[in-house]
Amino acid sequence: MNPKKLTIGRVAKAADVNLQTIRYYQRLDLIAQPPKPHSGYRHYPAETVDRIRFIKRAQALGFTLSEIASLLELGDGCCADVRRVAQAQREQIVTRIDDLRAMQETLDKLIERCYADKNPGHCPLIETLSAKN
Amino acid sequence: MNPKKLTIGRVAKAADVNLQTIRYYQRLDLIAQPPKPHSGYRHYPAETVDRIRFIKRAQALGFTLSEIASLLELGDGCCADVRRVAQAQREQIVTRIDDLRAMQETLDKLIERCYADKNPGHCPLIETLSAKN
DNA sequence: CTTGACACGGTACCCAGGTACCGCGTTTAG
DNA sequence: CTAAACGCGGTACCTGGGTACCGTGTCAAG
Repeated sequence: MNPKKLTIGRVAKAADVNLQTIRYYQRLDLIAQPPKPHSGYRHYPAETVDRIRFIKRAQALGFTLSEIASLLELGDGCCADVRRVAQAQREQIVTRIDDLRAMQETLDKLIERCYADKNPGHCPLIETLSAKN
Repeated sequence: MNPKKLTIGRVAKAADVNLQTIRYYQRLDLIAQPPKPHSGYRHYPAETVDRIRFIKRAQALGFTLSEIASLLELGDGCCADVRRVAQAQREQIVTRIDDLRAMQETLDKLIERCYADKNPGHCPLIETLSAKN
């Protein structure tokens, strides 16, 4: 085979993902599967590599694969639609940040009480978590 | 059966979790399984309810079940050990907050460019995600 | 004393996001 | 020309955190 032809393994290397991940994305219809030639070895357009990188970058922004699927369906066409999805995602992230900050503050208080209370044989942190209500 | 005896169903109601969740926690050794009496219906000490609530509160603070398992193993004894686990958890949460904030900022910039660029037929957000590098 | 609600425990299934293994066919480098 | 490396597609398995179903046995209210 022409060494320039992109086989699935080369796509995987180029996009820096596991080969199985590509098949998995194909099952989820995130990536098209090129037609099977007589040989049996499919070859992929270079855009497939770009598309996988798109998916990976969107994941890094906290999108789930099904959210990415809707982004990809929207395509390059309607900027306003894409923006709406991105804004919804932004809201989700802000909510998650707030939740995590609340957790952090609670932990900070518990840790602080752990330091303050030098009484051995019990732990204010455990006791707080174990409290009846 | 004495209506005061805690069966697994009553424990589930009292702790506000699914009955299957209790069995699941038992499989993970997060909760002890009381001995099986002749009748076949196990009865649970009231502490089981507290323990489940402990687990649920710790989950709400972002601990995984295996982290909770180590917390529970530490028990009430050594406050300093408990504090170390809590501090490690705090660090994880801070890291997650930072990651999410970076995502949020990236999204904000992309959304902003979406607004600014009124050119139809392409979307800066999609284009950025699709960029070669 | 019957009938419905509950418990038992084993197994199977759910979600998301993959990863691994298999037998078989093709391709490619030496 | 041969052996290693790769691709094919199907299936099974993984983590984490549960949830559901099943047949059998028990308990409790009317």
